[in-house]
Amino acid sequence: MATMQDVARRAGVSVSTVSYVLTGTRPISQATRDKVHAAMAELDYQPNAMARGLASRRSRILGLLMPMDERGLGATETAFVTGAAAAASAAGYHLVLSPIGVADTDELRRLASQRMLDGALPMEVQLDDPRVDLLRELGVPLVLIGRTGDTTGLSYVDIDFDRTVRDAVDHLVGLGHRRIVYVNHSTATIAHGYGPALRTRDAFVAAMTGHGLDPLMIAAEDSAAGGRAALSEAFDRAPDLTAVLAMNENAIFGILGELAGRGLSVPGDVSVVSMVTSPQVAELATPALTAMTSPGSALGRIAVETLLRHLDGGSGEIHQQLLPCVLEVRGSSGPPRATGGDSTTGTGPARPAPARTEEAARRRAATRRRA
Amino acid sequence: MATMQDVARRAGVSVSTVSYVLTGTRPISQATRDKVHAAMAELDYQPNAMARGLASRRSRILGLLMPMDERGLGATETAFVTGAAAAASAAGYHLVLSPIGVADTDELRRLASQRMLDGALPMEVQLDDPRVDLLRELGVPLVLIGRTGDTTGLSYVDIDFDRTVRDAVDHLVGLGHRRIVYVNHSTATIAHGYGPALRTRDAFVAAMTGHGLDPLMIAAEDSAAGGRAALSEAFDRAPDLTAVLAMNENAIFGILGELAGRGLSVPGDVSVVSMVTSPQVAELATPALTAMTSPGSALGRIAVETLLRHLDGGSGEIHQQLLPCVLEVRGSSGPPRATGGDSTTGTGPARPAPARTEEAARRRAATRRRA
DNA sequence: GGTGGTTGTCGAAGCGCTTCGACGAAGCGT
DNA sequence: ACGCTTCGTCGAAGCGCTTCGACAACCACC
Repeated sequence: MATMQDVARRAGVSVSTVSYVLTGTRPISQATRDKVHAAMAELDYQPNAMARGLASRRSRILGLLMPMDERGLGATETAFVTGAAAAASAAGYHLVLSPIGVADTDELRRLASQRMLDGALPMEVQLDDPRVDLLRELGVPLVLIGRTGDTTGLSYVDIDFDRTVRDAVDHLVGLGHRRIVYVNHSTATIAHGYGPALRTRDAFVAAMTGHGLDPLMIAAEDSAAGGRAALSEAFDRAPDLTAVLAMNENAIFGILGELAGRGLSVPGDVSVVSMVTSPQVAELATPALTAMTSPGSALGRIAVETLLRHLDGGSGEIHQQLLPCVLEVRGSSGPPRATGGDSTTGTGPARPAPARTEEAARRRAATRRRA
Repeated sequence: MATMQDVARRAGVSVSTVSYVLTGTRPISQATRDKVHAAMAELDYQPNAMARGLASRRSRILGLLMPMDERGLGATETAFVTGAAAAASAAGYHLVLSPIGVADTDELRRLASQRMLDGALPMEVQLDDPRVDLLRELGVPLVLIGRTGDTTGLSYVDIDFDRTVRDAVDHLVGLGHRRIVYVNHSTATIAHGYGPALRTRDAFVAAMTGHGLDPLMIAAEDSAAGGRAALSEAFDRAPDLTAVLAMNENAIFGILGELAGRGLSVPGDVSVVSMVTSPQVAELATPALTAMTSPGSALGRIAVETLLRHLDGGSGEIHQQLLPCVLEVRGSSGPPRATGGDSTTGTGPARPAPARTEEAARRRAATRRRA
């Protein structure tokens, strides 16, 4: 393993000159620079990260704080991670993913106190997030992925849920739908203060009332069964519904299964639009789901770039940015069956015979891949 | 930020003594140790990772090389990661996840050459994996998660596919099934040398012929549509099949959907067993899937412990370990309808009317959660 | 009461890099 | 021709830790 000494000797310059070539902190003549680069290439020199980190007091490591629950990671998160990693790599930084739970402040404290992290990117930020408090206390620069309740003085990037919900509702209303039900996450999740669930709920109410429509929201457990139950509840409360807007990706296939079980076609009888969904998942359904595609990769890139700006320019400006999911119309949305106003579409044409229904109960799905 | 100097001064000892207390490399009297610990606590001292790394030439960082495709991470991988992280943390190491693609050797070279990694754990190892070659070349200790084609001199942990397949087949044969079809990954994946697909294929042939049965394997694209197509092909080639063993988790819900679409009940008409599947995913189906549960967390823990042993004890013994998935019987498997030998169960009782079939085509699902 | 081995502690020399101050050599205006 | 400012480079002082050799002090043992 060649050291900077070796490079300096070989290039016939001092170590400090090599260092300046590497970091660009002082002007170096082209001739010298070439000599140094040649020497580095010949020796296959790679700077020692630890030495550099010790001397410069910067590790060049960015921590992506990623709580890993038992569910795994979806395509959105994955896109986010790869986007962030690419941006970090391009800037000569390393992006390390830390599978640290939201409440696991001990491990985070270790990481941060040992000066191992130049900055942090907490993912899946909660409205009240202990990690954020800890990082601020320790003086670690951070950019949130998501938003805490109070974001004063904090930079963040997040999905623009208001805009996303509005666009989705506009799409459905534009098609002629009047009776739209919003399937959110579970009441427990909402009560727990999960930002996206709360924000989309409010945005849905705003969007619907803006159109002079009644906002009907149903909470659903994060499972296929939850989706089925939610759809049943929806039909109980609004027999004339013609469209479902679903935030809950785990429930979406339960919803589709239940619709099929009731003998209702999509989008013939009921249109379905899925929120914050990747193309990959949307294509799994038949027909493919009209969905609001999350800007995962861009979000990751922007988050890293923002964080790097904080590291360089002192504290710098705080930067708060929202990106909307973009509507991608696929096969699951279309004009409502009864184009009129408040006509009653009913619970479905010629309800299938009991036997069929029972079978239909098996036609479900929703998973999160592999196992 | 307190340094070791501060601690030494406060405890009235030298820095080296403090260091010995910390690392345990030399005996220190109980009295001195107590003084030092007290001083550390008072100052809220945390050793500087960079300085320690530079001086000791060990970063105490383990790299989990995790290729991130667009699909995200399943529950099995997640369990693996958390198991590994817990084991690393317990040993005072950090586990960093690197979203490095299998072919992205440049980034890996950077990470490794900069002496940032004490050891590496490549995940989703391919039969011929450039990362493994590179790491060996660079002299970075490693433990594979999975297996390359030639594993001489390499430590690894992996799923015991032979045993897993055999147990699954035994379960079905024990129930009375004779005509069992194995739904594997796609032919492209198999041709690409994806270890699990190859190993399970061979294991399936062995297990079936061991029972004097005909091993019928169908390849399926990793999607719901692939699962449906595979099932159709299966019925074409073996109209009398009574059980499906599926390795392809992305296709499983397509398989279930297609079965339902044909009016076949599970497990009444056809039993379904899913391989390498987490309980969470298995429970999403109705009935819940009988599955071979992957030992994700244990695998992660063992991998880290093995790697740490390599770091401590010089090169140490190589360690190759296989863990089987354990059978968890749920609702999707049962005795075959026609218990006799080679009776023809047919393509399903009273094939549903065309209209229904068309509707049924919409009753699918399979996703990988979120988006 | 020497000899020899532990045991516990210290001082100092780095680990490989960054960065500060210094300094000769140009380049400039006047 | 004079000082004055860049420009380009060097030497040296650390960054905060580990680790080696040294060395007292103590124990034992014949």
